[in-house]
Amino acid sequence: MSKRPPQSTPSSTPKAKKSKNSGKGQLQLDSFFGSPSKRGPSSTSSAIGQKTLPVPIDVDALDDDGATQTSMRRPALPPAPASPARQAQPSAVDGASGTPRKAIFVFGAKVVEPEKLTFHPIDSDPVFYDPHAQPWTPTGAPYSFLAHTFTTLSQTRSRIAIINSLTNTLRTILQRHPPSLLPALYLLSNSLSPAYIGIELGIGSSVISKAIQQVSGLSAAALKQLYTTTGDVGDVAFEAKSKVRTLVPHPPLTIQHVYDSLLKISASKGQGAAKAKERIVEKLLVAGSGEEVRFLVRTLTLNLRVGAVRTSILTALARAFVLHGPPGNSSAGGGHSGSPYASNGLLQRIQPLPTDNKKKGSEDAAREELKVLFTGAEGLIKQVYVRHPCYDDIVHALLDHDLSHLADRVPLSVGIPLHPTLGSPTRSLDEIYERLGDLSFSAEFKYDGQRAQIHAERGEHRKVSTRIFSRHLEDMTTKYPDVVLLVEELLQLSPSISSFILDAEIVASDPTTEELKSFQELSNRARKDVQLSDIKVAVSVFVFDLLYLNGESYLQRTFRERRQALKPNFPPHSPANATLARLRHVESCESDEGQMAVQEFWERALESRCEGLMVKVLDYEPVEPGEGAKFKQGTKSRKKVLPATYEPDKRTSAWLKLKKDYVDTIGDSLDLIPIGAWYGNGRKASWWSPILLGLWDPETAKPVAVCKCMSGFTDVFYKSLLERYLVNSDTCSQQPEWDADFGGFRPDVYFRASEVWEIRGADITESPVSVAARGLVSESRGLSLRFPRFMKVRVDKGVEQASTPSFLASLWRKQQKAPTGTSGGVDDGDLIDADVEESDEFDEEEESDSEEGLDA
DNA sequence: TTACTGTGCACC
DNA sequence: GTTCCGC
DNA sequence: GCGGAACGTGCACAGTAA
Ligand SMILES: Nc1ncnc2c1ncn2[C@@H]1O[C@H](COP(=O)(O)O)[C@@H](O)[C@H]1O
Repeated sequence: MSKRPPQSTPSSTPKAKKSKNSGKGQLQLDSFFGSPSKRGPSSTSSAIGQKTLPVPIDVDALDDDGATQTSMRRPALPPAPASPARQAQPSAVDGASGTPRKAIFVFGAKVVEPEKLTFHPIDSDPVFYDPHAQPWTPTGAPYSFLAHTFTTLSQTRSRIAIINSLTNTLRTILQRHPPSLLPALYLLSNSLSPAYIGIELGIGSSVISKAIQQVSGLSAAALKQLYTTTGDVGDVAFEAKSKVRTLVPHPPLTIQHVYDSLLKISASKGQGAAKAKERIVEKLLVAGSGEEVRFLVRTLTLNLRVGAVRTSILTALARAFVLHGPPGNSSAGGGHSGSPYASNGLLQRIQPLPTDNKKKGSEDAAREELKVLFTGAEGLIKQVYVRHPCYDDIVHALLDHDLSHLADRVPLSVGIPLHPTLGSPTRSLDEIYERLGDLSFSAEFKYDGQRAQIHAERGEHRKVSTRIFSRHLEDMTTKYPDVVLLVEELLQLSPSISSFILDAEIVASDPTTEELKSFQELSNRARKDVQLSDIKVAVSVFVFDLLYLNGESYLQRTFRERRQALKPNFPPHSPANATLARLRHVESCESDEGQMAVQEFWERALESRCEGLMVKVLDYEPVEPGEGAKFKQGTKSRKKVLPATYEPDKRTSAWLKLKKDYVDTIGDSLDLIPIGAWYGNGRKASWWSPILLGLWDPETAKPVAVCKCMSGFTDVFYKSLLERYLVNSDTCSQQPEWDADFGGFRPDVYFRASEVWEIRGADITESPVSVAARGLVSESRGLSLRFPRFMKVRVDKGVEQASTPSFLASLWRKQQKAPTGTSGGVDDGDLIDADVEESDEFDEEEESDSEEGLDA
């Protein structure tokens, strides 16, 4: 077999440069080719928020008004820049329309022909905006145009360049074929619909692999080889297809068609779905040419890796509209004073300028003006999006109405999830005080469950409709009928409440004692269409925020105010049936109670089966007059102050989190032996990643695999690994040359056990794959590590001093110990358990201790 | 019908 | 989920 | 500090084989 990446060329530099990469829906390498697998998909159909959005995005409607809209949209007309057509770009850009390109615009990093500058207020860019281009009718915007954008994006990491390219792309589509804007946004963001609609492709490695084989005629082995080399399935497809001669030219793909094909893939379900999906994929691959194929496959693979996912797109969308002007404006540019759009006059004051020098006085003033418009529109669009994350609604509003009405037309809505506030990691309480200075804050238990954004509203006859959304905005209402019931009871008890949005954590808990259970137990719940009667894992709902109440948004209120409204309106509640969901409030401690109290609270959190603390600023921090940004004063660090409002568009991580595994002195680490690895993907192609790690089992005198690890390594470290583990050397082999128990892990290559690394994790888990410590706590399953990451090399340790299965088992037992307090309790003294040991020495048998679980 | 297994996708 | 990197 | 990109674990589901 052909593997090849990190081999030879010691000290080689990874090829990483070329691509930017990627994302997350990873394909399983192993299955990518090799296997005879097939298997179908599982798609989900959508449940929709009561508020709207036709389930399948309403594509047809777009088609309908397409033509008309197109014709009414006229580009702004700055004086034509008399620049020669740009032939140089082979591209795609023009291909489909047949319009010779005249104006260009370039800038960005790599512009080669300075004389080509065209009028473009924001700098040059390889994706040209041509104010005189003809509409893309009747066919619609060509996919090759997007492919060209993708190619351009993937050649730089500069945010500025990325945003410029995106802006020109969107502006161009807006000008030449507005109906393509929406599908273009979905393709650019590598999604099919808002998350809460729940449209999934339902294809994975097997379908894509087979389609590529089919279309290219190459064998699975050949493709695997390409994959190993490139670390990107899209690149594989591109290479594979480039070897194929196409005899019959295909009509060009359009953006709309590609998007529709994706919807078709996701709509195909049931028997034979896999085949049907595969056929659609094949058609796309056949019809695509050149770069299109690369990006089609990356799209299908949910792995666009182009350096733009969300924020950049929103920024560009805002700019494109500012430049394009208001709807229905045939003379371009909005422009009266106070308009959010750029006027023609303003645009004209910005001359094409050579990329290398952006100077000039009056022009600077114009650019300054434009920048102000940009900033305003960007802030607006981001805010609207975060509160109502739906491109359909936003685009429709933008196409039909003035920017200044956007917030009203696309408001925070019950039934549509908003983006959640997150927490950024901190290393200690000291760091928290350091960052917050003397701001008042509340520290809360950080429960180990699942985020839930709960929406409810009374409809006709006061009938309650409830939706529950996950952290990633998926609709999981049907997973929690018990919580839905809880909500109904709450509303029965509080007749004056007509609607609300709560932020909460759902945690598995014992139905009788309410003892908190682990995340792993929560994850045993069924996910689809759960019936009340077959719920096996009872939960508590710990509410911590109130975002909307009785028709009113609370997002701009301070946390102190939101919490003050939360407590009386949503008191704790336990349904008569104890196996149903309970409503609880998170435990909290205020900074006013003093540093000592906070310290004790943190210790209590750790003893209560919580991950740690979540720390939230309570009050609005006044800004010094004349000061632009809000900075904390006091310490020299001058970090931006955290907002007390719920506005993730301004600061996604407005809270601070402190978890035990972030703290050096506590938290478990293991000393593990690298015993194998896989070929990395994307940015890490040509490096070993992830790495397979093992314990040392003194009984068998060999390593036993425990987990994979890919986090915590620096690029420099990766490079050094290549030298230490050169494939086909005496430290690294494609065969399992050195005896070890690999359990269910099948790495691409095997390492000779020779070093020991300190690996930190958050928890020990029971694993279906690992066989580490199997027999010690479970006969069938081994133990593994949650959130493993590399800390450092233990140069002082030999392989035989690595952590052992019995040590791992002891950590597991310690973790299973009952918490000292229960969730409702107020009292309970606590001692700080000093018994958390570092893994230095092995095998420390824990003192077992009897469960204690309940108390008043 | 049942049991197995691969796999997509979702949490964390 | 964690972490690293470039901007 | 942001935005993005690498990937971790493990579940229930859906298809297939029995
Ligand atoms: N009291 C709390 N406040 C906010 N988030 C919490 C709280 N308790 C648990 N969480 C969870 O912690 C998550 C953020 O932590 P992390 O995912 O580690 O960054 C949130 O998405 C919540 O699901």
